Amino acid sequence: MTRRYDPSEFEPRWVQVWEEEGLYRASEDPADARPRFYALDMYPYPSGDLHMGHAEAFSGGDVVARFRMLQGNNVLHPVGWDAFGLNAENAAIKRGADPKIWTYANIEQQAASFKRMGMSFDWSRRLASSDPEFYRWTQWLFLRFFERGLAYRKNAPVNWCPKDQTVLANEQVIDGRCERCGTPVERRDLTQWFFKITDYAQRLLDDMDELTAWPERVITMQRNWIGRSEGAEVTFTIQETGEEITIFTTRPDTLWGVTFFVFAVEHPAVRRLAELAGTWDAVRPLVDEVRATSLVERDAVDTTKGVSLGVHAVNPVNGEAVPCFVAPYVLMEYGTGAIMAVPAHDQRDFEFARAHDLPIKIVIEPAGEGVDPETMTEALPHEGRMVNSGPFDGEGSPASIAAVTAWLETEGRGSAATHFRLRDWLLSRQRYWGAPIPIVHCPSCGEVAVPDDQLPVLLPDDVDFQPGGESPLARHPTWKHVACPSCGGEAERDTDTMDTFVDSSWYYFRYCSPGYGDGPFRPEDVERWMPVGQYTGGVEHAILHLLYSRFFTKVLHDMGMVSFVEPFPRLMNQGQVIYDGASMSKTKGNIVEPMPIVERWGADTMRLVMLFAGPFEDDIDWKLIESPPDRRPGVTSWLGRVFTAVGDAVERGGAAEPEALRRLRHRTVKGVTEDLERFRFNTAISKLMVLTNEIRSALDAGDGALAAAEVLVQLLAPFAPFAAEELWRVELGSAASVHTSAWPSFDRTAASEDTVTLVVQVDGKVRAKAEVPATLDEEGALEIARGADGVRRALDGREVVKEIVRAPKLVNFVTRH
RNA sequence: GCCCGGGUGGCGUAAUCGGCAGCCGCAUCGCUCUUAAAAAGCGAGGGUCUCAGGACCGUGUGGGUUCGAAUCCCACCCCGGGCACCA
Repeated sequence: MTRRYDPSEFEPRWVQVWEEEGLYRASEDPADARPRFYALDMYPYPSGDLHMGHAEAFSGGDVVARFRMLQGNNVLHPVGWDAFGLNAENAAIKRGADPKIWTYANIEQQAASFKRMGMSFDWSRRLASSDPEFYRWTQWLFLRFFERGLAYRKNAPVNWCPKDQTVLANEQVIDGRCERCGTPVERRDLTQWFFKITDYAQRLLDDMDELTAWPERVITMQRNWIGRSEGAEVTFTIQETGEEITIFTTRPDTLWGVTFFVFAVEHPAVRRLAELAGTWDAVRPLVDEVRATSLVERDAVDTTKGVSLGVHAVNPVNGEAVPCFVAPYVLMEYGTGAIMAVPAHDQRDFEFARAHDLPIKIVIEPAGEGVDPETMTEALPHEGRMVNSGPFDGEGSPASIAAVTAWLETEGRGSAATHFRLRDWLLSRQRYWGAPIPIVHCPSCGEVAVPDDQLPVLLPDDVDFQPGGESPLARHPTWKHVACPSCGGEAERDTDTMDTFVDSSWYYFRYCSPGYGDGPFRPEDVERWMPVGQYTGGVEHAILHLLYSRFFTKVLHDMGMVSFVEPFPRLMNQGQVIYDGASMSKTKGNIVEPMPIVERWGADTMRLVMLFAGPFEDDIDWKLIESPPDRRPGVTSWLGRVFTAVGDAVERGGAAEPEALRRLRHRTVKGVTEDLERFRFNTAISKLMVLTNEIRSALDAGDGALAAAEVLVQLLAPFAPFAAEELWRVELGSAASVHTSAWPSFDRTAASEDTVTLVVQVDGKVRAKAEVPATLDEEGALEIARGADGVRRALDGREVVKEIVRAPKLVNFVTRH
């Protein structure tokens, strides 16, 4: 008798059996000759239970892991939690909960949900970044960066809420106001820790060659983020003082078009020059205003804003003295904090010049007639023939950039230079729930590293979370007071904690050596498993997490701890799960949760709904694919038909398999294998449905379909692991798991089509079709085409002037009419 | 503004070395079974017209290349994402 499909009966059972059998434990047995494969999912953030985004991402990652396992790999598929972070601390502030208890409770819930979903994790390697035995090594790594000069302190602005007396993360600033109390946020300068990622800017670009299977857009996003610009640094001289000010430009060929000069408000020379020129009273309000503007509001600055400094800068290429200004449109963070302004060829400079009635000088003539600077309404493109440019008159631009740069160098007026948009990574957070920065500030010794044997610097448990004043660690009565590790005198701990991105920059190394006590990981373990075979996660981490992880890996490489320079050569991004065009959120009240679906219809259904909805990398709009709560989802009905079909095929036993089914079986193995290699889960599932339908037809016709049923169950295993296991072990009677069976192979000849459809067109329109042998030659195709009914009719009274023959698939008669 | 994606039935999608547009599903409609419903099963379906053979139209819009275009080229419209005073 065939069985009704009832996942609630067998899914929980297999969760338990798999755990008892240790089915998904990666093997460290040296005798295990299978190739190793590291299937990694971005570790989740434990706020609440799993959401739809997790269901989507981890379903895809699990398919990859299971597919590799079935293909005979020794698979490492670990899981852990990105457990530090602001959510836990906010929960503590809001409901007086302990962040640790809140976090670990969520982790337990997510872990249980993952198990119920049938994720093939190796639970023995589970970790949480808030575990002291994990953050001990986060701190250890920080100290290695510190020793190498890659971690340093400097002044940097933060978002500050004057009412709550606290630092806010950028996400906590909504429309320039504190999300909690609505007070306008201010900018404050604090001394903070940075990682010197800018030292690695060029390598982060160069090593992109090794990212062999990254989505192109992620590479582009990182490239834009790093923002390499080539150009020249040119030194101007302040006429009134003789001091030299260097600027950076990507267009040194426009140097002859400079008509004024602009400083960023933060430029160190501004105050001195303004006081000297007697303009400080006019300059100061602008400087104060910009410095008080919150970081978030600094977008969209008015290009016309700025004040005169009252001094002049001498252009080194022609000796002209041009007026200097201070303006917010020039950034201290990029280039040198001062610019040469070429209003004729730069839109911002143009707008500023118009607003301040400054001259505009064209130095690159566009093709066609001349342009009058008086009547220009926007900056001209900097492409064309150079004019008014001294020795370079008549040269082409931008072709002359290299020549101009070389000339500047020989004249001693400048040099080639490269600048990056990338800035150093600000890693300190004035927050409680993170890894404490293991530094002690000593009045006599300065910044002193906590010795390795005193790690971890543990977070204290008894902390007041209410906002106000300094960060919770700074307010703790005793925690920060320690003896200086160097001189033994009274000293204070650094009270900042690390950005959670520090934890996530190295957690994947730790999976290779769970429990290792002599370092963050055992180098031999990492060499065995890494680089990661396939990394899966959301595109929201396209820049920060992935860039930081690449940076960490390069530093570890330079420390001699790993041999490779890229941790994740292959990356797969899933799309987002949204609802009715908008992201799901509590405030919108449109959250759909995966676990109720798992409870009602089974984990296999939840996985299949996600994977069949569309291409993995595309967003899923749940509104468009959801079925009413009490209606069986389509994929569930399909699993029901699979159960019936497999049961019937077993009952039918060894009856002969029809040739058409045999061929389809091989074609399906080929197709699904190829689809899985390219993460095309939706088309793979579609092919499995086709095979199911064909098996059912064969059985209806009284034929046998046992071989096809077996193949179907195996191919189903990565997508619907429970149903496949139940059918494999119970219906098909195997003692061992389907998940350790060998992925079926296919016969190339059998997988090819034996007949094809010959399409006959007249003037490009289909007039007849015929089933023909795949081996049909041109003559044969023509003969069949000429004889076809619809063709004869369409050709009636027309003269065929050309015959296009693509045997065996197509014949096109072209007529004169 | 610049840089990427994308636009195909009522819906999710499939088909891109140019060669049958709409595979596989969802929803819908009809039928079978049933006292009934559910479940299950079978069947229909891009649009318009139709002497019921078929004809014409159809992959965002308009052009182009080609025997032949969802696919290639040009221009434009719309949607999504990234970057954005980066000198």
